[in-house]
Amino acid sequence: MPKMSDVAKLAGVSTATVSRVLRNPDTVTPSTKEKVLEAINQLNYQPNMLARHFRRTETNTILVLVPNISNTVFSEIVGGIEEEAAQNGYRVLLRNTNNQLENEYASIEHLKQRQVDGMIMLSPKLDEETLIEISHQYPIVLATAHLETPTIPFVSIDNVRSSEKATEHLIRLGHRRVAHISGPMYSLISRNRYEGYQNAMKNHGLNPEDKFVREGEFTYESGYEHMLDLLSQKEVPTAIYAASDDMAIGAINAANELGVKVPEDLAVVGFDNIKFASMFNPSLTTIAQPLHGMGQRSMELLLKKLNGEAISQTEHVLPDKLIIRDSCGAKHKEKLLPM
Amino acid sequence: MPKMSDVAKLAGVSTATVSRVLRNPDTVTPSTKEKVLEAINQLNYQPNMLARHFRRTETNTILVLVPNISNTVFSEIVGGIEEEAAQNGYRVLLRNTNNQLENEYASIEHLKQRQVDGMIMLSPKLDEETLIEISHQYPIVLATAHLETPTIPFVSIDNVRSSEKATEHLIRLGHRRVAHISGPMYSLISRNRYEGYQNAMKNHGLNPEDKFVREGEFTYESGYEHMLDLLSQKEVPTAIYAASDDMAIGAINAANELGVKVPEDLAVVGFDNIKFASMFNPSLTTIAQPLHGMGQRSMELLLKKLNGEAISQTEHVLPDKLIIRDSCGAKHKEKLLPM
DNA sequence: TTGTAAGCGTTATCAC
DNA sequence: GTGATAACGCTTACAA
Repeated sequence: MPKMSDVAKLAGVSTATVSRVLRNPDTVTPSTKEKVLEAINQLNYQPNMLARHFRRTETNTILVLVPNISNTVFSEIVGGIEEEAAQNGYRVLLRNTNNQLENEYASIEHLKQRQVDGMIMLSPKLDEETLIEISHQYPIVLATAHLETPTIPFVSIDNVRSSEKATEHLIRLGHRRVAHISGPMYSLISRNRYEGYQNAMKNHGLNPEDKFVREGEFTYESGYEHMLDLLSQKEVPTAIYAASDDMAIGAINAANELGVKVPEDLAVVGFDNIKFASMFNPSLTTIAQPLHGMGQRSMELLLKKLNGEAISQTEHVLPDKLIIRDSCGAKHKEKLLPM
Repeated sequence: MPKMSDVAKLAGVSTATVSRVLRNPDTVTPSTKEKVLEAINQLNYQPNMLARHFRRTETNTILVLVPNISNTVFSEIVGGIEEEAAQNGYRVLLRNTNNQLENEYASIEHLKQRQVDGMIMLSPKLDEETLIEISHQYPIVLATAHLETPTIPFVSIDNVRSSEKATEHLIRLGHRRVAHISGPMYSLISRNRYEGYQNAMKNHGLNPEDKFVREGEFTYESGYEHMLDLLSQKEVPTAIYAASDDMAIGAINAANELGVKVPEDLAVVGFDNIKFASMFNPSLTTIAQPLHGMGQRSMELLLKKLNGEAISQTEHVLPDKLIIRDSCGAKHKEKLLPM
């Protein structure tokens, strides 16, 4: 493999000049630049990135921590990150944490060892204090995460408000016994969504009763189990808002199994707008997050940090959207109740 | 940040010894090892990986080329790769090709510039000749790919045989007008699956007519469109084998829309066993590939290449499985026709 | 067993 | 505008 000194020799210049041609082409006279480029071409020279990274102590690589790469929600965000990164000459290193806290801890080593220039964490499990501490030392950005005290840049939607919308939609369809299957309560997102559910209920003079609330884990199985449970009570909900589409689909299948028809007997609203939400039968009414855009925005923020630019705004709340399909029964109604 | 020389100074040894403690602990006496480890601890020393990589001209990083990270088929394979890689001290760099040939080409640069030690390509689009040429220079492994002349290690299932099984299953349920929605024909996998369909038909004395075959693109939309088309003919199929679950689901929804009931009026078999296959209504009969295992095996093979071990076997065909659920109507039948 | 010292290929700091 | 040269931090012959 030819090295820079080979190019220099062939072009009759010094390595310094070759380096300049590569990195600051304007600081060198056109004629010598010509010669150098010619030599580079002739030798088919490729700069040794390892040497460059070493010398410059930067890698042009960022790390993305993903709770579960097979979850379409995360993989779409990664897609957005990847695109923005590629456009800016950065590569994306991926790490599956499998929802394990220890894997998040372990990933910090990559930053410490300067193996990556920065990190984007999707739905981090680490406590806020630790995150802030990391953030003091390394460039990090959070996505689908929300902080009580936003000192670290993060990208998210307004989970409280979106949950209010989802719940309100069900209430305006005339439902009063609206149940909620939440995500795990250790996650702030889940707590926010739960809060939104409660707000909407109270705002409409309804009492969010404990017997209509279940703590799930965002998974199909947890939605399925909790729905079976909810429907086995004496008083049964007529509508349910699940904090993820996976859970919503689980809930619908559980209802079906008990002969409860969706949306006729049970109205369902989910969250995430996964690819299958529109393919499922009945198609899912759900909250759509701008996943690709969230990935992009996260990378934009990280780029700013990497370039030493000041980030005036750390809280980046993108607009979500309630997508009305069949599972809520809205299409059978003539009109909604007033707000 | 403390460097190796700091550790050496504190421990009262040379950097060479520190290096040895880190990489060949057995070649140094326990007592000095003790001292060095003590110093490392005290300084909270982390080796500078950039320097190490540079010096050793290796990165402990591999590149995975993914046609589409949001596709659960690929993300599950990536999961398997990731796991095996992590266990062996390798990191996984991810690159989305978006099914673009030029992105596959561009990724070779990473290898040339020694930014990664090796590469796993999922469903590569590059022609066999080019792949072989790359393989002569760099360690690569293919997954969900099949070569005519297997000179590069690859991991796959037997797509011809699995398609035969899928088609045969429908035939044994009594269907004679069995249609096929294939993947894009530029892909060998699609051609193999088509071949399997044809084999099964012919083996049972049926004629695989052109009017019952459509070339899709593995996507939901293409399955949907082609099904509408198939059902608009005078003679209509009673069963369909789609080369992907996404297409199968599209086909089912198209049928539903036309009032054709699945499985009563139309039996459907898909391919991939995506997560959603079991959640869909009707649940999908489909071919399951051992995705996680395929990822793992690919990484195992790449590790062998990276370690300079000989790979005696390049063709790694893992077992697939026909998973019988509701969409094919088998559960309504008393028994299948004989083979 | 341990230390010395010469690189690895690039970039940055000086002079010129 | 260009060149000489000293790093960057680690690894590894080779010597002791």
